[in-house]
Amino acid sequence: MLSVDIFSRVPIYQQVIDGIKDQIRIGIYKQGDQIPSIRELSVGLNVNPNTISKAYLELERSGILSAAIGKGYYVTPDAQERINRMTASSEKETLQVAAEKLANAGIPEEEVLELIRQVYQNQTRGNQT
Amino acid sequence: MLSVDIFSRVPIYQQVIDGIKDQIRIGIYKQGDQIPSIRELSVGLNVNPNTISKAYLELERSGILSAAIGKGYYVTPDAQERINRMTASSEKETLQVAAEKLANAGIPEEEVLELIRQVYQNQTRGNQT
Amino acid sequence: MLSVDIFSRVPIYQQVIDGIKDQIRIGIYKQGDQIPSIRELSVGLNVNPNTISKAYLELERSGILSAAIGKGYYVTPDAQERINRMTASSEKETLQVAAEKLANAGIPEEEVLELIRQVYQNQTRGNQT
Amino acid sequence: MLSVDIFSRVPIYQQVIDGIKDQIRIGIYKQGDQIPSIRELSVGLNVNPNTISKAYLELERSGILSAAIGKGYYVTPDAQERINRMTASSEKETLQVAAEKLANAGIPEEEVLELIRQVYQNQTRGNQT
DNA sequence: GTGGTCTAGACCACC
DNA sequence: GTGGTCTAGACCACC
Repeated sequence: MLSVDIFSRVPIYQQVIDGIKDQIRIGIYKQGDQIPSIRELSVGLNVNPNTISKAYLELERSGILSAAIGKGYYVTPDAQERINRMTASSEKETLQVAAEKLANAGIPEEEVLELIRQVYQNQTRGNQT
Repeated sequence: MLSVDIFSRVPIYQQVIDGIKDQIRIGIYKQGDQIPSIRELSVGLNVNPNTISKAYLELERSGILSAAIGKGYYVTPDAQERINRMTASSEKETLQVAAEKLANAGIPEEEVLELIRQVYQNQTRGNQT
Repeated sequence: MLSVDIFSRVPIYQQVIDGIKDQIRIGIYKQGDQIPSIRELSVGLNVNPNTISKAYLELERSGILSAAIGKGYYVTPDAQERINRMTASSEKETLQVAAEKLANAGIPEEEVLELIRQVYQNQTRGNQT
Repeated sequence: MLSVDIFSRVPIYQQVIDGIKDQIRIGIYKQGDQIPSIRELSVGLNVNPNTISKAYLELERSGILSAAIGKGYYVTPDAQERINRMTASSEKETLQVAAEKLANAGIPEEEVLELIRQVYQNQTRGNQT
């Protein structure tokens, strides 16, 4: 389910971070669930264990995973909420900066609003499927 | 006016590219104008000349600057138009991706539309100044 | 009463050691008392029996428990005294090191002394309850 | 000046973190200073570059260092203040916990206070030298 | 030169 | 089995 593109410019450990977050967001892993061990995912994705470890450590620092040494990594109780909160704040920032640049480039407000509406329409369809 | 942050994750040569583009967009440099020499900017920004050169070459490849060998770099006639076109297409992409993630994180459409409207309102005020 | 946190950085066997010591200190187990069997505690805490065994062996080595083979573990006559002696010497060391670092960080002596006084005040209240 | 004990139970990267913090606290490195490069310190301490890198990344996350990619690591403007603040809060916690355990073990308040006073006396002498 | 990423693999404590 | 630390060394973009 989780996959990795070794030719991408986004680092593998970041792809793993994003992938795990996505799987928690979608509900594949729920709070309290144990996720695949470092070694398991390492062989599954054909990626060095150190790289997986780096991703898991970062997710632990973000409060999304907890490590039980000798037992494995577990999804924290508030993982889903944290992910949504973190995503919202960082993507709002990105969206605003992009909108400013579009405004500066002379793109009319209505065109940008329409772009947003289309995204949300497609999103709704996607969720209905 | 142009400045550089050595601690930023965006490479210095990219910061220079963005800075020059901004100055052309704002009208500080107009078509046909000569921009600061590599040496000048290198000293002014305390940046390695090779780094400035890399930025200027990239801007030349984009058709925003043209090099007069031995005389310096000049703003092309269609620089402003090119900049706006390039910005529009890349920032639309960025904006859409951000909007999708916000939709996934449960942010309602109206909240995102409102964000856009605020950006455009501030933008208008800013331009009036 | 005794509990264990699998996400703590302090190893589970150490948490068990500390927990048993605390229960003896408080008087829940007195000299000569039999403590829960390895199997019992293992089930109660949802911890691997080997881990409990490791803790009990360590407590036996410290002279706090004695094993009656086939019959279980018992609190030694001088358990309480040993615990207090061991705690005193190791915590004095910890306290001194912490005080040195606080001095280095510029925390005034009086502030640290006050901290100690507060701890002892709360302690007294706690014991009266 | 900075040194590392490979037989210590405290991880090498943690020793490096503590060592750099100490050097900043003492004033060997001041705000804005560049610290030794990863490779430099790696050969100097005979430690793998990855281990040094781990320490520097952690110090960056704590706001004590900033990385300028391609240039090196620099001490942040508020490094000293952060170090003192972080030390104070964590060591106060340690000190309180130790004091509680000493109180529980029956060590009289006056004995603990005296311990603190001695630490501060030695500290003063040390600073006078 | 600098830091960032990644591999391959060892060894450890812990469960 | 699990995660944590560390080595040795490669390759990359960037300065």
